[in-house]
Amino acid sequence: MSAGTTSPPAPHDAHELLHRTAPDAAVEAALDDLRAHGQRVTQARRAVLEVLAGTPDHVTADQVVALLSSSHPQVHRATVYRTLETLVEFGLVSHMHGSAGATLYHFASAAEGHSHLHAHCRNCGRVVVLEADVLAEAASRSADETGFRLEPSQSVLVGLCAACAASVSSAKRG
Amino acid sequence: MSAGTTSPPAPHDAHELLHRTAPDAAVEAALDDLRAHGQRVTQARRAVLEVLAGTPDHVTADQVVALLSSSHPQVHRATVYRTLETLVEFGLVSHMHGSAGATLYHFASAAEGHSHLHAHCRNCGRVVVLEADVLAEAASRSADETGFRLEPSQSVLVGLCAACAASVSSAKRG
DNA sequence: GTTGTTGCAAATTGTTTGCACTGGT
DNA sequence: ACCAGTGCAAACAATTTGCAACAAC
Repeated sequence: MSAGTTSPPAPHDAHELLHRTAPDAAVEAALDDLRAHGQRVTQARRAVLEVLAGTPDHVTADQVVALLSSSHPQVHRATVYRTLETLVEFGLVSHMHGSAGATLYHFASAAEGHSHLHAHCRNCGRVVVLEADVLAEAASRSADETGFRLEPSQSVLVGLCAACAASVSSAKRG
Repeated sequence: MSAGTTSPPAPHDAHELLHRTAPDAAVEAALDDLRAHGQRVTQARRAVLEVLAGTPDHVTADQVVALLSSSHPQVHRATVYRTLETLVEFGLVSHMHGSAGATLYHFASAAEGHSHLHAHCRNCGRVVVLEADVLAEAASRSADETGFRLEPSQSVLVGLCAACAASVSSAKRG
């Protein structure tokens, strides 16, 4: 079941219903995983995971706080940061550092063994998810030429998404 | 807060002797380029360019301020930021956003047409420069599969440098 | 009950901005 | 002389930290 390889570049089509597993189940699995590692399952952690599991997009810590403020107003900003750090540490959430501003987080279902990588549109800021193996050749070349062991899932590719590439090139023609 | 160096870039015995041109000449060329674009050649801009041209490493804005504080103490931090922004805008300096902390800048000799890309070691923070074409195949695959037009020179690959890959595999650290 | 977690506010870090002034052309 | 560019301090945004109260085990 390949999840959507890309987030929709078009802002008008926001209905993304591609979640193969129910978010709740994924959250429970993540919490289980957390507990298996000797971590406590707290209200804040569950809440943060629920938010992330319920959002197809990549969100900032601040956005998590905002989304939480309606359902769980007592969860503090600092707690969100600490929780996200913990979740990332156990691989339940992955994060990426955009070219500007805040770090972006998103739910990483532990069941999926295959990792993906992030491409960041420098024009509209949208994050496009690519298969990790687009960097396979780059990884071997890098290791070969410089000894640098590239980790695709940690890397952020920068460029223009399809929509922006089109609009920029048309704008250039003037 | 003194101008003490926060964390100096990890000293390494790398064999990076890529600078064939005298830094001075490169700086003059860059300033020429700047002037050609209707920009003024100021003391601050020359100073910043000299620092960057004289450093093989990637440095933060703050490190530039620190390096400048000895020779040009009057150049203010804000000016450094504005200057770097300008220099990046005209392609005389390139910048990268590391996985954490501050933006890293380095001199981009305008004479060299070929662009390179940055690989960031997540362990020691060292920046390794790779040839841009290690991402050539990734770029075409990305464009092909998702329409995302990848710009190698803007992208930051993350992983482990040769030294860290060796030490991490031998001694696992939390 | 013990200890990991949280909530809070305040500190830190990295970067930007408004404004008066100065230096480059 | 004119205006882009600078110096300054203060705003700003993102994130972190110390500590007391608290909830999960």
